[in-house]
Amino acid sequence: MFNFVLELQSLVKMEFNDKQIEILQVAEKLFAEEGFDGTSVRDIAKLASVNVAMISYYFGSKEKLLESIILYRIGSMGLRLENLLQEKISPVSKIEKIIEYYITQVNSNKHIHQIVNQEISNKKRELSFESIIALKKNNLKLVESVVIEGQNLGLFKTQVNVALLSPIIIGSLSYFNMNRVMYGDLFNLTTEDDFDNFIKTDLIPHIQKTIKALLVYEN
Amino acid sequence: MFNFVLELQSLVKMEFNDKQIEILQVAEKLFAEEGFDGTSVRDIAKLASVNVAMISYYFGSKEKLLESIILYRIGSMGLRLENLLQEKISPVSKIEKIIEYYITQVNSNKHIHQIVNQEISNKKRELSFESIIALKKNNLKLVESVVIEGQNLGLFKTQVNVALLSPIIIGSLSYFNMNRVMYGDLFNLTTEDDFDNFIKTDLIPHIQKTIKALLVYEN
DNA sequence: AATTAAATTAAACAAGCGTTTAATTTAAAC
DNA sequence: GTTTAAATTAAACGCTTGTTTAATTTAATT
Repeated sequence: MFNFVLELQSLVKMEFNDKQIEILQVAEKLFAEEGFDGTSVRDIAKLASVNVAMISYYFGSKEKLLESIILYRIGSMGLRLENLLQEKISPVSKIEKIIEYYITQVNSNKHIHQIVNQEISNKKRELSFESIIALKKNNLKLVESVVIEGQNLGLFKTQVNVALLSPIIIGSLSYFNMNRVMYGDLFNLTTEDDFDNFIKTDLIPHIQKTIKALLVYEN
Repeated sequence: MFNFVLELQSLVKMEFNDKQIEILQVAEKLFAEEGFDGTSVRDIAKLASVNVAMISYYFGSKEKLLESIILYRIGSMGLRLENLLQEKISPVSKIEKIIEYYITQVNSNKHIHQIVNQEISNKKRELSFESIIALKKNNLKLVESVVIEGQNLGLFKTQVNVALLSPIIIGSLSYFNMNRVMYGDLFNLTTEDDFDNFIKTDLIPHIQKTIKALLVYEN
C-alpha cells in the first residue's frame, strides 16, 4: 500500500520509452477485453512484438504492469472540472457541460475504465484505488458546489442526494457499454463510430435531460 | 450456440442434487468475487468440500459449470413484471413499483449479475447471452407500455427514449455496488445489511424520483 | 577503439491449471 | 445376497502460467 504510493510518484515522473508505451497500450487493451486473469504475459508480449522477459524487465511483474497502466492513465485523465466551473454561465449550463465533459472523457478512455470497474470490486488483488477514489470524491465536491449554487438561485428545487448523481451519469454509460450487443441491436449500431455518435447525439442529451429534470423537479 | 440452447432445456428441467447445488453456489460466489479466470476449479472444490474431479463429473467442464450457474439463476430470476402491470394503479405508481421490484430483484441476485456483467463484454468466452438479452428486451417492452399509457393519460409529457431507462436504473445500482468502498465511506455503511438498507431507503427512492422527474419534466 | 551499461533473447524453472484415468467405495436394483 | 450402476477418490496427464537465468547483442560512454 505504502509501496504503491511511493511507486506512484516515481512512475508518474518516470517517462516511458516507446517500447514500454507499446506494452502498456497493448496490455490495457487486452486486460479490458479479456480481463486481467484472462490475459497472459505471453499474449501481451506477442501482440506488442517484444520478448516475454521484457515485461518483467521493465515493469517487474504482471501485477505491477497493471499498476503502471492505471497510473499512466490517471495522469493523463485529468478530469479538470475546475476551469469549467468558473465560467460565468448558469448552473443549469454548468451541469450540462459537466455531464458532457465527464461522459466524453470516460468514454474516450473506456479501456482503463473497464479495467478499473473489473478490478475495483475484485477481492483477489489488493491494488490501491485510493487515488481514483480521491479523484471521484473531488469531482463530487465540485458538482455539489454547482448544485448548491443552483439552489441558492432558486433554480434547483429538490433536496437531491448529490453523491448519487455519478451512479446515474457514469453508471448509465457503463451499463450501455457493457450491453453493446443489445443496444447495437436496438439502435442499429455496428461500427465503433456508430456507438460514439449515438453516445454524443442520444445518450448524453438523455442523461443531461434526466439530471436537469431531477434537479428542477417539484416532488 | 445451438448446443447451448439444447442444454438449456435439459438443464432447466434437470434437478440438481444437494452436492451439485453446493458446487453451483460456491462457484457463483467465487466467480463473482474473483472472476471466472481468477477462480480455479480447485478453489471451488475446496470451498465446496468435494473432490476436484466431481466438477467435471457433474458439469463436464469449468465453462459448462458457468453456463449451468447462469441457467440455474435465470430460471429462478423470473422478473415477472407482467402481473405488476395489470394492477389497477396509475402509471406513476407502476413505474415506482417496477423500479423497486427491479432493483430489489437484481440486488438480491447480485452475484450472478456481477458475473453476467463481467462475462457479457468479455471477448474470450463465447457464451450465448441470448436468453438474457431476450429477457431484457421483454422487460423493455413492458416498461414501454406503461410509459405510453402515461403519455396517453397526459401524465408523462416528454419524448423520452425508453430503452435508455434501464441504463439509468440498473446502471446506477451496478455502479453503486461496484464502488462499495467509496460509498460505504461516504455514507458510513459497513455491514451487508447497511448497504441493503441504504439501497432500500435511499437509492431506490432516488432512482424513482429521477425517472419520475424525467417522465413528467417539461423540457 | 575499448569499456561499460542497457537491451534483448531463448531456454529453463517450478507451480498451477483444467481434465482424465483407473481404482475404490457407496448405494440401488433385482 | 448378489449384481449393477453411481459416486467418490488420489494420482497422473499434458499444457500454460509468471518469472528468472545466463548468454548475447546493441548502444553509450570514455
